[in-house]
Amino acid sequence: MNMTPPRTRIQRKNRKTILDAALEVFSQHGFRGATLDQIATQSGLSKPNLLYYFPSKEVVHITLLSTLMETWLDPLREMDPDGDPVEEILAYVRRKLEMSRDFPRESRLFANEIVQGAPRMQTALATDLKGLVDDKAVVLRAWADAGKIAAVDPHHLIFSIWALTQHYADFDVQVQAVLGPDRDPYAEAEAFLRTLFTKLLAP
Amino acid sequence: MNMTPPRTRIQRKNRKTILDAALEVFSQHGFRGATLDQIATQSGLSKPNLLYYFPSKEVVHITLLSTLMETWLDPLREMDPDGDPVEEILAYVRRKLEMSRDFPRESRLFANEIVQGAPRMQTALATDLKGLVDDKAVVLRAWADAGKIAAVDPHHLIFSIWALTQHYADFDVQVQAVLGPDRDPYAEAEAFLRTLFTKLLAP
DNA sequence: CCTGATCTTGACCGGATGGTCAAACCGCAA
DNA sequence: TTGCGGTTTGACCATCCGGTCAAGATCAGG
Repeated sequence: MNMTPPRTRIQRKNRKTILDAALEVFSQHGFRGATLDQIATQSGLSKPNLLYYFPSKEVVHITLLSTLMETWLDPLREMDPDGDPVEEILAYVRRKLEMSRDFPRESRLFANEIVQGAPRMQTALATDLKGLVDDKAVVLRAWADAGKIAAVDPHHLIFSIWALTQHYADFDVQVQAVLGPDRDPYAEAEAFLRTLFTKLLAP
Repeated sequence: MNMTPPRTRIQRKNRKTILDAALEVFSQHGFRGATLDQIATQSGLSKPNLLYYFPSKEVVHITLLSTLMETWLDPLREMDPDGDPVEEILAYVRRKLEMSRDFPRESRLFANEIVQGAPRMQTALATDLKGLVDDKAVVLRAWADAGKIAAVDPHHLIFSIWALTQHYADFDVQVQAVLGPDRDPYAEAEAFLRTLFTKLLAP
């Protein structure tokens, strides 16, 4: 059966169901820690049925990663070279933090993969990701050279945005454990990060 | 056999060998992804011999986590309430970054565990970690109230230090992929982070 | 209603994996 | 040499897990 693109209504629905269940399970246990039975149970399908829609566990995982990679990079793509520099960067930070808040599973899926050496993403990192980041680094450097923002290394600026925003999704249990139950991590993080990047970027 | 504390010279040596091999394997593959055979091979011992020194895979893992937790928190403990505030915080950032550079396996071991919900560390996080952080948060708040550093949320300040420094160890492949082979991530990070925190903390 | 294609599943398979055990091995003191 | 802790291991076991398969259920078009 050729699965690209899906033909029938039923195929579209079931593939979507499976990918959602797989996201839940993979993001919680990592590739190796997740089992087909868990994904099958989570999706409400039988294991053989799951393997009717995807040829193997690995293909499910890879499908998830490549599908979500696009979404994941969108906030950075939206950073407009013609906009106001500080505003654009702060907006990027805000969008990225919202993604951590609204899509923590996606964040953890990538975190799991990358912490373990990204065995199934190497090429995507070195091509798509590096390409986009290098592009935006040029923009950031131009802004710095024009005195619109402070002169900071563009790549490390981007790393700092990733690190600070994804931390709240990836290390959620730790954040919760340290802050206790009566606080709102994301609301506080938004204020904190706005302050941090405002101060960092002021020329 | 009672293993606490280890009796003979041979026991101390072998337990150490095993824990080092386990750190290598667990940090690379996570708990579920690591196998006893891998750890046995890595340590140069046979699998049954390994299980002569530790009763189960999980005990090896837990032993690693609790042993390393101490080391991991040391840099924060060293932050001196009586020192110069900005200097103390910058020194903490530097120590933490050095730990990422010199002990990336330890960093990834924790990252793996926490991303997956810290199933074997919950209590340690809520007691040891929260306790220490809350202590230091009091110190930071006092510094802020005294006008020695800018008024930022102490907990999120600590989170930001963790996020920014551990990022270079935990997401090493990504950093390498984006920066390319001809740069020195840690040297650059040290300069970038000094700038960042200097600006953030200036009263 | 009939028929062929699509979808679903219980039963099963082979290999991996955590863990056990009895036997062997080793260094050393009497 | 013998005896005795402490140490090491080959062989083995039960379970888990990714994946297969053949047969049955369901659905859409005529």
